[in-house]
Amino acid sequence: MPRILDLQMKIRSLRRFVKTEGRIPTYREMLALFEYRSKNAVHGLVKKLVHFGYVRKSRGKLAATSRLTGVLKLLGAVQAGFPSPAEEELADTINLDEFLVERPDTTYLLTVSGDSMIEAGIHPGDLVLVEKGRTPKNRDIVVAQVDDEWTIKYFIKDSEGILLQPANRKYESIRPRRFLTIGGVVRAVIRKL
Amino acid sequence: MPRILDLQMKIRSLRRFVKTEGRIPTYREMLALFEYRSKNAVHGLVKKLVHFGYVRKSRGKLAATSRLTGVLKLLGAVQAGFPSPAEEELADTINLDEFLVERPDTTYLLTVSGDSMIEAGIHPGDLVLVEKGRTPKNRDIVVAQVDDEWTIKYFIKDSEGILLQPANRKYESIRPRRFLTIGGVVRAVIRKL
DNA sequence: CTTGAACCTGAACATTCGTTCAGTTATTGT
DNA sequence: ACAATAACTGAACGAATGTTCAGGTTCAAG
Repeated sequence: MPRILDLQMKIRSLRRFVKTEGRIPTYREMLALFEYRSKNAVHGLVKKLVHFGYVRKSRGKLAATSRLTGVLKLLGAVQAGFPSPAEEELADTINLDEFLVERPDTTYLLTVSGDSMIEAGIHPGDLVLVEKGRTPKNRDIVVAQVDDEWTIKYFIKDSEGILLQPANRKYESIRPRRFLTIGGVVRAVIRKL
Repeated sequence: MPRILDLQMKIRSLRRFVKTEGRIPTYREMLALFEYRSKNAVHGLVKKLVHFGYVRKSRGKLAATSRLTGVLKLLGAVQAGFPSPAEEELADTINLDEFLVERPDTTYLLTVSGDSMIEAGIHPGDLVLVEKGRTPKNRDIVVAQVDDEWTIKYFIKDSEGILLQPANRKYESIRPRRFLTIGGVVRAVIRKL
């Protein structure tokens, strides 16, 4: 019987449990899950899992790490292609939320309608991750209110003031007269295919 | 003292605990967290949290739901703009991983190098979410190996067979002679700004 | 075959868990 | 002001928790 593969299998069923139940199983539940007959066997396994960083202990209690909950294996560049199954299991797994969202309380997900930013690679139907309440820097992409309508534009500061510039030759830049409401700064673009 | 706001505050500190500790606090820990003096007070609060869907019970144990762990508030379209703080708290929170990844075991994250798909809005430096081991459908974007090099192309099936087509006029389509290795199908594109 | 290490069984243990109860305090509507 | 409802305190409870111990199995190396 293989040993390392065996551990991987156990990690998989652990992952499945955590995903469906929303929590780490108790030692008793792991008995059934890993087909042990003694809680001490579980104790040994947990020791290993802690050592490899799949779970950790927080005040005596078991806790999931991002290595366990993170579902995405982060690989290198496209050119490198895909790794062999052996390398595969060594890949770091990450959590997209943690990776993309800095301030959960003020970050929102909006659907893009319109093609005003299409030359910046933001298409209609794309999702944009918008962080509210931050003062935009020059050339940030922002969600702004112009004439009672919300749009996505480049935020540009020049000698005359502030300019909202689309990334589409069909549209013209807007120079807000008096009021300019900035909804937030676009931190990421997500397209589901 | 406000009531609903009070609950929101508690949910916030709960979120913070879950994020840093990787698990739901015990009732005793919630005593300190919510500044109660009786476990029964916690018991009542948990009842509420379950009712509102922030936590759930799995076999008697407390478990986190995506409403608690999901950090992103999903709003409508850009046109709708931003909601008032009152509406804000009602927004559904989602988990990007769950939203984007169907099959965690076979999904990878790659960095795009090269501009062969730039007209499809896939820029160098973007991340692509690639699902391995699926047979691509016509006009899917795939990661394929051509002449020992991995690239991203449209996968097109026509009368002559299979064609790998870039989304960039500067490059030409490739018709694989004998072998064609498909690394996977691109399911999502992510750009961090 | 023997030895040693890694892994496991099964039972015992103190500790901690979430729940429940009776009674008090705070908050709300009439 | 008063009653009704909700929310909380504090203590008690059995059940379940993770840990530990002594002893068994398995398996590969010498």
